[in-house]
Amino acid sequence: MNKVTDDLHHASQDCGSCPIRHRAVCARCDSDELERLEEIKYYRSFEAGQTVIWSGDRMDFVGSVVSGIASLTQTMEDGRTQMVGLLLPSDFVGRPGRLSAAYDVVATTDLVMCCFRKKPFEAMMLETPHIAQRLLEMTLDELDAAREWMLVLGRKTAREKIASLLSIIARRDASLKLNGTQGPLVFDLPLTREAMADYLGLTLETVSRQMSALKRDGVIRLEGKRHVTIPDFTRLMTEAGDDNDGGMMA
Amino acid sequence: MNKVTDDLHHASQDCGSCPIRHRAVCARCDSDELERLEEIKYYRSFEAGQTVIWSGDRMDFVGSVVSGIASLTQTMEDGRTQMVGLLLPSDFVGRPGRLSAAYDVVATTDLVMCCFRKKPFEAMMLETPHIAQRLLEMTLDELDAAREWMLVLGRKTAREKIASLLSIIARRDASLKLNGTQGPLVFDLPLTREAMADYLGLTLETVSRQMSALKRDGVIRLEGKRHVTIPDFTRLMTEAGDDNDGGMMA
DNA sequence: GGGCCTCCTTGACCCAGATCAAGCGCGAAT
DNA sequence: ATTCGCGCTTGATCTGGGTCAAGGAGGCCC
Repeated sequence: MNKVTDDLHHASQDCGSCPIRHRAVCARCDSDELERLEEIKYYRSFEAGQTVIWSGDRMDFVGSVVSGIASLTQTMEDGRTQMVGLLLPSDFVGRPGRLSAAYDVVATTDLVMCCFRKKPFEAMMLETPHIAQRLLEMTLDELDAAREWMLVLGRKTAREKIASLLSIIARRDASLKLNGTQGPLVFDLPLTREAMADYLGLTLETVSRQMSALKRDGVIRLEGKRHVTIPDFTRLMTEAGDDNDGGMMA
Repeated sequence: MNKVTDDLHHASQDCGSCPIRHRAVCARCDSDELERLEEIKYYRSFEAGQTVIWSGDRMDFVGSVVSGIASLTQTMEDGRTQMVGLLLPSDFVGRPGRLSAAYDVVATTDLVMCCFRKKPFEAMMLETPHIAQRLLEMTLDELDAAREWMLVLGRKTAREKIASLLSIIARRDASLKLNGTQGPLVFDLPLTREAMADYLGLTLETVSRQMSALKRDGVIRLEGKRHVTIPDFTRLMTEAGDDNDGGMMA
């Protein structure tokens, strides 16, 4: 069983045919809808580094991530880039109504997406209000996440930025694994230092320095470059400058 | 006729009862829906500086701005604040599903809002798919705008940030007035230097300095502190670092 | 094993923008 | 008319993070 097949197998267990989220999250799909969605869906896989969508491309599909990670980035003419969102498994991408994408979508790791051709998907959305409803809620969540990220970009120091990113990834990772948050959190960073820098509005050197500093101060432990252990999540949150509430992702 | 009455008059001309946008924008409301919306709507007015919603407040209404400007801001414990969006006339605020607001909404100028109690509005949304549809599109637009702003916050210089903000306000202002963009654009800044700084992730001193610099370099003209003339919009766009496309607001 | 990637770390220096501080302009209150 | 206060401007100085530069650590292919 190769990688892609394995992913599809995994997908059929976890995500079923629900276009919106894992079945566990979206319990409202009835079998008629699933059948109709089945007819218009297909899978696409990408290698790490491959571009899924160029900004300005005609978007003739919508879909959700089955496995792997993709990033949304905006680029200026002179090459400065800013990552504006992360797509983790179960995240949705694409929009009704507009033809062209506003930003690049790039596979950060090997990636499998579950896609739906746009026209039939839109038609279905008009007939089944709760899909539009669910999509609206997800989009509002992403909007909140994007706005929270604006606070990170606009007002936080480099150290706080790193801590914010780590806490978001850790939280998201923990929720995918359905662990509670008790005990030390352990995960692999899905991003290179450069990608982290692009997300945080920093340079990769600064990311590296601050990671070293957080390690030196015992806020995180690092094995190799990617494997992270967070002994005390509360401590990390304090470092991130959010002493109470948490953030989400897009 | 006092200010508020005048605003309501203006509203009934421009915005009708459409909860979503000005009638000109949303042509899909039929009279049945308008009548039902009429039953659940009410107006609220606020003075400049008043808080419309505290973050964490129970949100028992949704609504749109009739006149005036409000800002969405997030605040850290130590007082650092970041504006994460602007609400201009016709913009919608509030969300189905979630009870508490994620950020403060503060009236920047005197403000009139057209509100709908949440429960009946949600009920109506479930029955009339195209309202949910329209709301979804608007939310996606705001998401795109928020993400574009992330590029501004993360990667642009102070001068570029100021130019970006001015170009957004100018564009938005021009579209409200239904002017074309030919000829010099003239408008009043609806924000103090401090509010601009909060939006741009800068200090008010830097905002002031860069405004002076743009004035000195002939990119803008200033009469008093607020009245701005933009002789050459293309020039402003170049200063902002977006040489081709444009941004939107939330 | 050795060469050669790519990703990461660390150091030295510099500069854009923050911070601290002084003062201006103008409308409102007395 | 004077004073007050707020929003803004401008100057002087400081500093966090950018920039430039020099390696280090795996991983992979020959």
